[in-house]
Amino acid sequence: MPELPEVESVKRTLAKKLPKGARWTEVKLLRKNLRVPFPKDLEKELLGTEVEGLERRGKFLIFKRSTKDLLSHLGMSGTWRVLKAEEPLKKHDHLVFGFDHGIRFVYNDPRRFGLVDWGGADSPWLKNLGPEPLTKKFNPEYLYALSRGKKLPVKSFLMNAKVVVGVGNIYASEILFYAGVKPHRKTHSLTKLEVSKIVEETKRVLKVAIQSKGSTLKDYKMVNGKSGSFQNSFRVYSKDGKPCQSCGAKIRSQVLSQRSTYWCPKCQK
DNA sequence: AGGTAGACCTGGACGC
DNA sequence: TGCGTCCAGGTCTACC
Repeated sequence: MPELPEVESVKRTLAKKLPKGARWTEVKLLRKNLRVPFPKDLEKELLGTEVEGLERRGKFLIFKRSTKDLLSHLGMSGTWRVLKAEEPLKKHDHLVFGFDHGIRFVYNDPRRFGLVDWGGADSPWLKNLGPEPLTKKFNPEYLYALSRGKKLPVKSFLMNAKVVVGVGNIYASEILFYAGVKPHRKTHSLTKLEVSKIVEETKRVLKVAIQSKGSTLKDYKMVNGKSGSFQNSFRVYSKDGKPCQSCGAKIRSQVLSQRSTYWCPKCQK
């Protein structure tokens, strides 16, 4: 599911279910690993301790704790859902958390590209991440300076978490459409004005997507099967062959850096 | 050193 | 119906 807006929506939904001071009373592993092994001490560390809150960093969901934080990354197909009482587990349910007020969360992930591991400031998962796109650290001066000398396509640049976190394959195409920049453009060829536009549209598109509770594709759903609706606002993603809503030209698609990529040949230069 | 294929997985959609 | 192929919202690694 998950780019930044989806993870943010999951975080907000789960946070509503977790009252302040909720403690782990159940930690059940249904297998030993996802993309990486579950921490060996997961159950021992969590049981009886308090969740101080839920946060998000890039595409990581963070269970805040007074000692080490717990990270959850959803990979391509990970979902959290709130278990109803007596609801049986499903195929690809890999991890269950139960809390002392009776709520249970289950992590399901068919492809197992997700991960659950300890976090903290020095975590290898977090330490090389670039700025959050919705903060002032992500600004035209920052992005323009980073873009100099880089020959890779701007879409790949924008999807690199060292550059900026949270922008994945869908939102990269959408952002570049609104910015009027072709995804293939070599990053160093961008003008200051174009970089500025990309920064502005990154913030705007992600904000609108969060307001729509993210995008839902195929069967992948948000917490408890709820759907986001931003997919109804896609201008180019998955629209190849359809007329551009701005100019009527046929939306094109091509695999770029091994990811499907969509753009309007007239609106984007 | 920057940039690009390949790897990790399962399942659904599609063509024959 | 079945089988093969391709595709999928991510990101780490190994190689040139």
